[in-house]
Amino acid sequence: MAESSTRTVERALVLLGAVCGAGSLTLADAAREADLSASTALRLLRTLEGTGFVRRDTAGVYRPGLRVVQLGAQALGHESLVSLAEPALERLVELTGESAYLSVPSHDGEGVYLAMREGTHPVRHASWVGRSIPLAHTAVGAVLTGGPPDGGFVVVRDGVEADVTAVAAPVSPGGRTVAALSVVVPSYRITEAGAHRIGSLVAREAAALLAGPATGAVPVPEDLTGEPA
Amino acid sequence: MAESSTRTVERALVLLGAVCGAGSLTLADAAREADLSASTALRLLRTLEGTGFVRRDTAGVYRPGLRVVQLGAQALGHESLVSLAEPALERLVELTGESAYLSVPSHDGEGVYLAMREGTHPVRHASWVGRSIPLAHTAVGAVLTGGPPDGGFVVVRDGVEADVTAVAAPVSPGGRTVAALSVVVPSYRITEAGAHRIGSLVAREAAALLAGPATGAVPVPEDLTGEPA
DNA sequence: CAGTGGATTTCACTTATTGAAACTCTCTTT
DNA sequence: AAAGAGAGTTTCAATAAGTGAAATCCACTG
Repeated sequence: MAESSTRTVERALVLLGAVCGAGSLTLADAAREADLSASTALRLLRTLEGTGFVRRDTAGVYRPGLRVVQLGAQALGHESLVSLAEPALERLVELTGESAYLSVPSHDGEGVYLAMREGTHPVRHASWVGRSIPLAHTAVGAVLTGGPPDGGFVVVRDGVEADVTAVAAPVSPGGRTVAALSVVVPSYRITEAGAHRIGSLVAREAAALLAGPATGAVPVPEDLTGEPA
Repeated sequence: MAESSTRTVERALVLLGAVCGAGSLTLADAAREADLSASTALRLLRTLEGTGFVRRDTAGVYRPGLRVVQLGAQALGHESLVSLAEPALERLVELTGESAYLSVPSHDGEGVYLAMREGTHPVRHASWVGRSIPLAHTAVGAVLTGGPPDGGFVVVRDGVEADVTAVAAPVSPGGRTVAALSVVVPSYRITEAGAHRIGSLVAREAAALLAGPATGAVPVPEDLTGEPA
């Protein structure tokens, strides 16, 4: 019984994810998405509805419920890493004018933007907190999955997203990488030298992130991987 | 079978709510909170863990997972905030006769009106959804950028727009301000006392926005700012 | 070192979940 | 206008799946 899992719950969570991912889904679409029979999907969605995790609008379409928003906001509030990273993101934007992100590995071989700060250029990269990003062929993925990069940062030009160059550095307190700090720039605007300049900035901020601005008295969140070491 | 509900799923969701509400819980605490046997709680938490809804830190303590943050952010972004706010805006207009707005922070020091409801007075403030508003020297800006205001709301008379008084309150589930609810009144029509009256109304609606009916099974976490006055 | 409390596993019991099928509605097509 | 297609909903018998008490292990603590 190594893999204890509750099928019912898993299915319900898949449905919840489908509804939240799509923004709105009909019963039939949700059932298809989760690969369930209509009756099962209906029952599970009703349970989710009864607990406020989804709601039905006037047309009967399923939408994310306020409970999701509520829990998400609470979870964000408890994320100490986010608040620690905010000043760093702000500095990066100030120094580069480009959008800056904090991301962490998610559970399914992807990453998630946990915090962001938009750049100041009229043409800038734009994304959102909560967005999933692949780890393959991305700068963020390289620093999250690989070892410490040479020079302290990774540059990926036109990786998964066309026309943008991403510069990422690992946040690795005690040698374990728990997050990535990155700056994303429209490729036409950046030279190799410029990428290097930004790289050093990102690497410096990433290194300082959990070293603590004060005298190391700052509580270190060592819990982001979920993988006991 | 009018009330079709899935006990397993309900229990799992209660556990999820408990973990998110507390920020971190041990297995035993979670089981107690959800009134479950340890073995059942363990099984359900494992399922939640496997899907990224909770995670265990190095000490083995359960914490909200990234999936929660992700879905919450998606839900927020997907204009569900707007539909959640619509009834509140309507009530505000009904009670005050003045125009009411929902706004969120946009980028570089601005905000955007996400939803609005025009007042009923012949002379009223008029704006439009999608309009950008500065965050400096505005009531909306004060609640979006500053901490929780004393009394739960902010009044700004003749700020950026001449001749109008704005009353705003933060929507802050879990202590994180994600939006502002505001009422804008022609200044000639409002007294200090009137502004206070409207202020309490706005603050109450803002606080209730994401506190919502929820499950009823989960106690309201103590870190929700802006308690209903 | 005995004792307490948490985490984990096992297992027999049976409860609660399942999905095909039937039925109703509402559009769309012919 | 009748026939058809597809969504939402309900029913119900089969049984797969969840349950929790008890046993085990482990880390502390008095």
